[in-house]
Amino acid sequence: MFTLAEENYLKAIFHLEMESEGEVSTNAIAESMDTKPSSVTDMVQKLAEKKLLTYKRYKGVQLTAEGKKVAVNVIRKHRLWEVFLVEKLNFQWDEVHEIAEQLEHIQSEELITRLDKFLGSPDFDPHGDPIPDKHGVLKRTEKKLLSELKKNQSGICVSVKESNGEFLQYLNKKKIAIGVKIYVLGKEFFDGSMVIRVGGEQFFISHKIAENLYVQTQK
Amino acid sequence: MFTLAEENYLKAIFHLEMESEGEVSTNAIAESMDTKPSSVTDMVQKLAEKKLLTYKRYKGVQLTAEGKKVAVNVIRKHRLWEVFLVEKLNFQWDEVHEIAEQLEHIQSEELITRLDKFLGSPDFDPHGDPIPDKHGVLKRTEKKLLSELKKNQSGICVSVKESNGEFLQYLNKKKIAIGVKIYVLGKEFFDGSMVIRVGGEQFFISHKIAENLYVQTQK
DNA sequence: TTTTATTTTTAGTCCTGTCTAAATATAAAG
DNA sequence: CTTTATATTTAGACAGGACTAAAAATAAAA
Repeated sequence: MFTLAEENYLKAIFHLEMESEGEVSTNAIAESMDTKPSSVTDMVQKLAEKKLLTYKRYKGVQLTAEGKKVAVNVIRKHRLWEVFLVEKLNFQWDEVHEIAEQLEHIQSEELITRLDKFLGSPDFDPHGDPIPDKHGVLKRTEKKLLSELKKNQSGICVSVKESNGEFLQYLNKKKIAIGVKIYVLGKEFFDGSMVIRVGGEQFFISHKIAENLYVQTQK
Repeated sequence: MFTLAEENYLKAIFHLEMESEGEVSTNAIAESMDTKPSSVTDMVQKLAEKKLLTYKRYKGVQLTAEGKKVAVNVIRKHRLWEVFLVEKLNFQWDEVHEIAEQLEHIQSEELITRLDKFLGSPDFDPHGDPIPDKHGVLKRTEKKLLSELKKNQSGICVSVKESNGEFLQYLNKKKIAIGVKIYVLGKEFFDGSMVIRVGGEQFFISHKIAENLYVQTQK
């Protein structure tokens, strides 16, 4: 269908479009793909020929609906494979990216349909990023502080606000890591402290902790 | 490490070396890979440069130890992925080859180590072909008629001797298919009939049936 | 609004892997 | 032991993707 290089360009451009609205510049693409601007121009012209994006000289590019479809599908595959690697093969969440970069280019609709089912149709990958469904629909998500969640809401840990050794050690001890799902079981009004569940364990955390942890939630 | 094309050539040459002893001819490679002899000559010269095979003009090629190692590793990956596709994703054994052709080129030692473990270190793929271990050691196997097995031996169904509709229907009814493991639980001397186990079921089969079914066994 | 700096594009080259057409070896047949 | 057929190799070309160096636009500064 599409070559490996084409898929990688479309994916990179898609990510850049997410980060900032409007056209994506040649230089931005080159930097994000660790390649030269002249190579980008070449490829971008080919992709424009194929109607996967619109291109105006010196103005940058924008994906067409078709181009987006291809990009999102690659991202879907990438994230599903990451779930497989972590959930089934017990990789750490930070070890899987390179392998998923390869697996995302395997061509077979049926394979992905079955893999998705095998994994229980997950909504998020191990980094907390949402997995598009087979029609390319990306669940809209929002990054908030854990402290902003209400009782009975949940989110996936995606990053920390201020990082310091002791805090990271605390997280480690409590088995809180990127990609881990956190359920808010209860919340006290007067001090903002929470009771949360992480994996099988449930425990108490202070407002100070909850205020230093970013989670991704469905909108 | 090696390119996709290089891996495919080494794999094809390895299979040809298995089929017939001695050097492998340019034309044989071209035919098996559905490419032109001139392309084969080009690639073969590059592989000789890299010491993956020995090449004498007009005489054909032979893999070196290093070349064999690479080829066997690709075959190991191919067969492990086939097991995954059939056992975990519920593909039929005859639907998996194309997908495994792609998956076999994914580069990651660790991935294969873990995949192997996840699958329970299988000895055979769904077609009944043996899976090399991580050191490249291929279990020596032998293809025999089921009727040649003794009590308490087992084999993997790999093909039928004479095919006819009724026989295939019988096999279907009894859930005997390519890749299925058959255990011989008992054997009668006077008529050669057997009691076998296939999956959870155990039942009786006549000598006529046992004589028409090829199984792969460890040597 | 010139001048300068930055971004982007073009032109030409290279490498991989393939092909066709032509040349050369080897094998088979007379 | 020539002639003919077949197998193999070389030479030259091409497509995909990338690069360098130089030219052309655009943006920023004076």
